[in-house]
Amino acid sequence: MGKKNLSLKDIAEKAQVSTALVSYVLNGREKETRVGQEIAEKIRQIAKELNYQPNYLAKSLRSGKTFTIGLIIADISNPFFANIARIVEDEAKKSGYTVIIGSSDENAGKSRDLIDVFINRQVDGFIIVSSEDTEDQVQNLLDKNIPFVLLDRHFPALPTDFVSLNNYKAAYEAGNHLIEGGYTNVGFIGYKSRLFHMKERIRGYQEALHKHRITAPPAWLLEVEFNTLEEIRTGIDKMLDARHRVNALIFATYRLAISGLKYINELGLRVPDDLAIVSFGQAEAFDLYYCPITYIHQPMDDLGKTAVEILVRKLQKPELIRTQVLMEARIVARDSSRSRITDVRS
Amino acid sequence: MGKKNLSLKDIAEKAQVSTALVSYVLNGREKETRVGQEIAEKIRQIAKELNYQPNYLAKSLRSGKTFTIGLIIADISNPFFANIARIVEDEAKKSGYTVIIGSSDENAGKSRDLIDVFINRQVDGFIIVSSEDTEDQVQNLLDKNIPFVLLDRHFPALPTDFVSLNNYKAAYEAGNHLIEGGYTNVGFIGYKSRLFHMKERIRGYQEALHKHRITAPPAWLLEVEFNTLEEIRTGIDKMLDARHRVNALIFATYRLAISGLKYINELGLRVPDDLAIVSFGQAEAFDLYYCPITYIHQPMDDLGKTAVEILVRKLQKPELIRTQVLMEARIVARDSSRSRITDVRS
DNA sequence: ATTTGTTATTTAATCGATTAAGCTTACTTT
DNA sequence: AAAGTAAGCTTAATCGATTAAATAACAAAT
Repeated sequence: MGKKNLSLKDIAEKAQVSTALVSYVLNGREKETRVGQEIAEKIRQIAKELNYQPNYLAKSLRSGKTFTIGLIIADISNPFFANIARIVEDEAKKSGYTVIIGSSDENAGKSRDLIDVFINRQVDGFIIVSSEDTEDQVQNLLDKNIPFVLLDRHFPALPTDFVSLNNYKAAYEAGNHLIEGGYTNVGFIGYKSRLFHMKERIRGYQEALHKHRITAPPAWLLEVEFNTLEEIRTGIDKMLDARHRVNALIFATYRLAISGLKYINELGLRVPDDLAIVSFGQAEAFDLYYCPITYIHQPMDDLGKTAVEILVRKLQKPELIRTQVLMEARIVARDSSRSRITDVRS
Repeated sequence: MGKKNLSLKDIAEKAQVSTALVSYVLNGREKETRVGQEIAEKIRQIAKELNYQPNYLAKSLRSGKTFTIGLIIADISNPFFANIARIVEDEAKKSGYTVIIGSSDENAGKSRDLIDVFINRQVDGFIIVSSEDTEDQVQNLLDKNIPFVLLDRHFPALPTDFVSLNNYKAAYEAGNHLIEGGYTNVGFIGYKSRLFHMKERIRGYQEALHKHRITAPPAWLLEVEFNTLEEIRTGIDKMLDARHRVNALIFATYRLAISGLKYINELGLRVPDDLAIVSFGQAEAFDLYYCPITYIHQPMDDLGKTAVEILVRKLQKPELIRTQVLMEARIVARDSSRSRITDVRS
């Protein structure tokens, strides 16, 4: 890097004082440490002239604080998470923190590695979007008393700080929205996952059906292992062949929706006449679709900012009590779920 | 963080030797520094038992190397860049480097700040997707002899390492593809930018027209200031009202394409019969569109990996000569630009 | 018995910033 | 004049790892 790295010592020499004075002045502690007026001014002057930048490494080594946050997200190739990453980064910068980002790619092993690497890099704390089967890792952080906040996904059994969505309610409202719009046969496509947020989405969907006394045949609920066109195809085929054919579909993620819609296009089905659609998450593709897709808007901004706030507060006062936030998602209703009932009325 | 941070000293005490020996052994320098066999084994044993992790800060402070790469991208909310970020991160990890990411949001000021922050954080080098008006910043890095590689965008006048696309050729081929498919009136929508890659795309488009002796009225080329629906609207309106109405459009970025397609939908124009489309970049939305969009595939993987390779090589051997790579993009032809001529033939 | 040589290990400086403790002056107070 | 105290500064230890230089212990050579 730059040739001669300017240090406190250089300033001290130029000002003919010890490094201690320089340190005091540049850290604004001149009053309490009784540094002389003129000397202080001189030091500040020289520091400005030479454009002195303190060495973070030395500072951190001494203080034990790196002002770095480790952000572990489940999949950075997913725009939802990429956006969250950006928000976290921006927000952290406001408080003087740098963020290092790692993507666990929904893989517990990678997640573990990342946590190790980041601890080794002396991050002050973590923000984590957990992958499946990482409950033990989170427990471990708790045990070691390492500050962290879970983001978007959390483990209800663990006493952690977190910021998530009220997924149950969001899914419930999605179901409700469709049913009250006259679509009584609502299917759901999600992941087969042990993660709480996914289970909650499914539970919310089921509760909506239950509330309206609709009995769903098993085929209406599809839990795919992976987001492959094959799994989606056979799943949707079953829904359409079922004793009661579905006339609406809820997708648990926008990527599932995109796969699903591709197949629906292939089948030549029209949205929403043949099949109404609601999806979690927002995507550019939803706007461009011939029939704009109704989606459940997730407040990424709030999620990201709040996570940073909680973590930063915690880093400053580690003794603080746990903060657990469940945010509300809102449905953005568009053509893909337009009511059949108002059609009749009008 | 963890209570008592285990250090070399602890191991030294437990093994009843000085820290020097421990350092030698754990850095695999026991042969050259002639450490006794049994002692060496003992040290390794104890280190493993205590799960010793060296302190990066101390190491870095001493060595002046942080094994950290600063990645500055133009806009992390753009999936293209987000994906590149991920690739860079993965690739860097393979060589033992951690990546810290910053988004300049296409803003020269933010870019400058980020570079400062990262230098301050003692990154070993940079990978940069430059924003407009940052040529001076890049020149500055050159002057200070700070290792860096430009990615996806570069400044032809500066003697830097870079990995970019042959944008001229890609645009030329896009134009060619359309014209040879029977669409003689090809419009182009790009940004009004001083950045080389954008200029090259425009030049390639114009060259394709020129080669086929097509004279384009000014309205065919739209250079928007920002990607707003208003600008796109008036621009496309003009193209359609022009003396020679366009029957095909090239978009310089996928986001411009999405805005454009929205308006084309509004107008009720059908793709490709009323208007053929080719766009730079790949997007999920292109697959989902009723008529899959022809796009210019950018080899993100290669771009990202190569940038890391070049930088890492440079960090290891700073005296190395400049590496400048221009990669080829390939057209993925789909329905949105299907040939009119083959239609006739069949 | 002294020198030379080898091998094995320790000492101490270093990277850069922080900070408790110590040391001079100069000025009050009795 | 002696003692106290405040102001203004310096010294030196510290964070943890690295490494040149010094040292010790012992064998071989003179």
